[in-house]
Amino acid sequence: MNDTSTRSIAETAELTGLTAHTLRYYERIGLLDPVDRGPDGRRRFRDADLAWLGFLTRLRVTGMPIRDMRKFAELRRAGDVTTPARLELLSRHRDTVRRRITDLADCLDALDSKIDHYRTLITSTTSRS
Amino acid sequence: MNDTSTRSIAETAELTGLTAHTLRYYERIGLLDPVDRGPDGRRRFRDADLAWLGFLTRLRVTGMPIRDMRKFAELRRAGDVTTPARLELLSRHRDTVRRRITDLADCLDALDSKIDHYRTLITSTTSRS
DNA sequence: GTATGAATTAGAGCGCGCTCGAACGCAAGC
DNA sequence: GCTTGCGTTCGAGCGCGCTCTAATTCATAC
Repeated sequence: MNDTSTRSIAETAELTGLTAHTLRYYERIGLLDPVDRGPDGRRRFRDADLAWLGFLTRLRVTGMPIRDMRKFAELRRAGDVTTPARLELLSRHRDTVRRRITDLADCLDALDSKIDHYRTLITSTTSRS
Repeated sequence: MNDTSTRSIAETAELTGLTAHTLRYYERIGLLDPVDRGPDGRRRFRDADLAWLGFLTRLRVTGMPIRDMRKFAELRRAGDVTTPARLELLSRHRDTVRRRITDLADCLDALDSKIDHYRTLITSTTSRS
């Protein structure tokens, strides 16, 4: 198995940062279409699989629940006619992510204030001793 | 029980956005110091409890694991001498949050590209039909 | 005095997203 | 031919952060 255009599960795990276990899990729950198999019955991941995994990873990093990713994968399988639905799903998710970012930024400001406060405490204590 | 300076668990839940269950849970696991009780044995939350809960909520929103919050609570109980340690913990967390925000922003850019791509597809399809 | 409603406790259960274990298959290298 | 290593499947288990149930207590309203 030295086909340069496909990769074993170990190579794919390495490239995607996922574990082999997770890759099988993703296929099992329908996030991945059934992956091609070599003559020995082992999985061979194609470039398209890698690209799709990269996209899934971005969705996951941005906190999309797996059930929504499955919905997206399902739409994709259903073909071009679902493009508007996919756009809709993605747009909603983007809005969620934006809100998440501003929430984080707001909390970060509060954290910074708290940190400044602690620094002040330490500095005044230190100078007094 | 109409003490204006303390609140029942229901009022506290309302004010913090947490449930009464969660408030008891937080106390149980040591995120909250044992809450004062009224003469009837029920919890009475003081202003300081509210402020602390607000802070905890910010830590939670920014994804701090409960075990770290417990660590922080423990340091706080140990008094002023732990100020440097708390500052350290908080500073580390802030760095984590910053990284998280940039990660999200990067993913958001990728999502935006994907969305633009989908929009292009739809527009060209629509104009052709 | 009885019904209602808010609180209490201890402990079980849940949804999520993996993560791991067991038992097995198969091919290559010694 | 036997070990090594990488893969397979099925299904159980786990860590997290709650979330809920059951049984009980107590104060107030009627």
